[in-house]
Amino acid sequence: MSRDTLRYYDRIGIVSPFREDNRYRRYSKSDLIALMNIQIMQFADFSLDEIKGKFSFPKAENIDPAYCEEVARFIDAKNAETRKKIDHLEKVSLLLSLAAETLRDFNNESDQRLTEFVRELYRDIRNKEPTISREGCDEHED
Amino acid sequence: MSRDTLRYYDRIGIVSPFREDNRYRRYSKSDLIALMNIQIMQFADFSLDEIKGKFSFPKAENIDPAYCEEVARFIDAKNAETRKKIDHLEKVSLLLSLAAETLRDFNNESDQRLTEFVRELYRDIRNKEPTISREGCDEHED
DNA sequence: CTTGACATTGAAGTCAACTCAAATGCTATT
DNA sequence: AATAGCATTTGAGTTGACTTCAATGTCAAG
Repeated sequence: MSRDTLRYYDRIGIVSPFREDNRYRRYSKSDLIALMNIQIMQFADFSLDEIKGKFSFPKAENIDPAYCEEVARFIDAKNAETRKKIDHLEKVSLLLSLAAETLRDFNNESDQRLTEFVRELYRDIRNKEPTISREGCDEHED
Repeated sequence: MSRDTLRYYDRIGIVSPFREDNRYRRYSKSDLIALMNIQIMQFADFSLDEIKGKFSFPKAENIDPAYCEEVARFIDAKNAETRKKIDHLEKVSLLLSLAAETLRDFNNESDQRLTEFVRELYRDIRNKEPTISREGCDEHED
């Protein structure tokens, strides 16, 4: 973590260390723990806003069950989102494999599979068939 | 795709349609195909720069084997990157599951597992143990 | 012929999470 | 005391992929 990042975090109120008489920042142990938590949360794709909103770690001993449950739900939601991203990337990976295969050794079978898969993707991307509507589209073939 | 997006693509030279006498844009069939390809590529996490650089689709019939192999390699690289992202997200998902479990039903076992996993993550994040160095860190507990 | 809904342009704004610059202050070493 | 190397601040710049704005042009309908 760079100096500038720490200053930035201070500015946006995410980790605001103690100030000495000369206004220098002094990071306490709990500040450091907070910063480590932030790194973990960023690893888990939480935004700084989410981190700031849901996890202002004043004391780690905050074991209010209701709050714990709330945070747990939040984490569940993030996890569901993460699973979705994984599904997405699995599809991407399959698409890329198919594309590479088709490029390397072109035959109708792989081309067919690729085409079918892409068609399916379109249904994912927008809930509508990828048919090209002819309306308003003139015949300027290059 | 919004009008503005199309204008943007035109400006950055990604899809530049034919202009009528009144300077209105007119998209040909091949323009539409290019736009569909762009959507697929974006789905697959290619940036517009990558799309522009590697895939300027003037004709789909460009079957130069050397170029195909080059593109295939590019796709392979993207796929490797994608697999890495999936691995990352799998770790994230595990972390989140562990965290939610620990929050819901706190016991030493789940806490231990979470702690161990986080410790491991730190080794991933930076190649260095997450031990808090004491130097320059005063004892401002809160 | 006017109105409304489109089109054109260049330029500026948005978002997140930094990152950098410039002007100035503090501290330790020589 | 001078110097190096940190610290401080406000404010602006970066990135990518748009999005919005303002001023103006074009076109079809009533």
